Amino acid sequence: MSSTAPKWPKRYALADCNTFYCSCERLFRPDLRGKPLVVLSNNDGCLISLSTEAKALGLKVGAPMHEAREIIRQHKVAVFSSNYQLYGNLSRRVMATLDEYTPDLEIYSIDEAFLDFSHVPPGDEEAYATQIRARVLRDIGIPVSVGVGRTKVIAKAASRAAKKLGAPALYLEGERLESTLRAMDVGDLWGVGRRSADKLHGRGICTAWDLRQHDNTALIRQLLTVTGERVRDELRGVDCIRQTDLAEKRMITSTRSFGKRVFDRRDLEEAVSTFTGFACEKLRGQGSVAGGLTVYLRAGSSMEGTGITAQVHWDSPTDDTGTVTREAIALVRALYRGGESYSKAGVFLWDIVPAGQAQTSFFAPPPPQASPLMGAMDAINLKWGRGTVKMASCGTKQDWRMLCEHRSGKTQLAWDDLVEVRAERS
DNA sequence: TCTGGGGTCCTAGGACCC
DNA sequence: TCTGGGGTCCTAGGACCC
Repeated sequence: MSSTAPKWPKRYALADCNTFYCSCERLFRPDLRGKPLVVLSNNDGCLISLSTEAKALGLKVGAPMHEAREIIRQHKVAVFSSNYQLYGNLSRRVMATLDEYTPDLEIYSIDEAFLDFSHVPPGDEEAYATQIRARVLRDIGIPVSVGVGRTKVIAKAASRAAKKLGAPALYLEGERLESTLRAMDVGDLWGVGRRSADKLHGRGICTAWDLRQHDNTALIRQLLTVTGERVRDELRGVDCIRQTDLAEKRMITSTRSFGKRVFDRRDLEEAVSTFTGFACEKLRGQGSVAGGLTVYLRAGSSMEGTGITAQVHWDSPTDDTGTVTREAIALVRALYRGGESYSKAGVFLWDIVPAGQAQTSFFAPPPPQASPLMGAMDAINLKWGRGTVKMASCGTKQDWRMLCEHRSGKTQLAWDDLVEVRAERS
């Protein structure tokens, strides 16, 4: 954008993919258009994405699979295990398209992004947003809803309202903003969760509009901390949620539930080694090193059990999988109690800094980092798939691995696996 | 019997210091 | 017999998000 661009008011658009994971699966199964389908969490534990038709049957996001099973069977709902490689691939394509429509794209999650709309002439917001939706739908096949407003909180509310209305796009300001907020429960606002909504309801602040009009700042702070105050101010058109810098994670985690109970220490070591490999790969991917490691084990069942952790901090941060894995295994051995059963494990990397500016200890010898070996490992795994090359301590049997009974077929694992077909009408 | 995984931000309270 | 006030840093836990 040139600096001579007209000074129009700041506006944001939120582009939000509709039931994203379901839409991704449906791309490869056009026969499921208009039919109910659900995507399951890792380990096939609960429902994380539901098509509109599935919601209409009374199924709920987050519901455990064993409670949903009967409805699913009765109505022949199509069921998929989650396939993050596919979703990530399609997400990148959607984001690349959105990027063409704004000088500043802020990717917020796998299926949502904020677009700076300041370059759109006032009055053209909905037309422009509608155009974006049509383009993404045509080129990629994923439906998105676009909400526009003076702040991010309003843009979020607008996209939610657009979905509800079945509209491709919605710009909220003036009277339309007021009537929409009056009809919206305060708990449906971005940043107001269930706990906070309960507190607000107790004080008679029931709708989004009630919160917007509430002048007792001290009370808002007391109930919701500064987070709630910011939501209220955003509703008033004050732009106060700064761009979250998602470029570098300050903490990297990798945790999984097991497919079945684990008793054996060696199995735990394998699992934790595997998660350590994933986490270090992410760490190197963002060009960082970590100074601390926490190992987490869940003893007992996934719901009633208790989590136990142990951590270690080292003087010179590292990104070397071998080094971190040795530490992780030592922590597993410290935590392990024979006779106990475990349902889940994980690793957290923290004290993360960019590799270049890591403060190394004067006394400690520099740890191996960014070695050619790690580079080669990452390159191979990127090309041939995660886990092609890994530490021996990760094991080969991996009995503890999670369930994925409904994974879509191998040919649909990655977009790039697809055969390109051109058809011409004669 | 069965309930995901990966993040961020904020606050209260303890430890410690002068 | 008597026992301040203020600051910083760290950590655990709560709440929220997708």
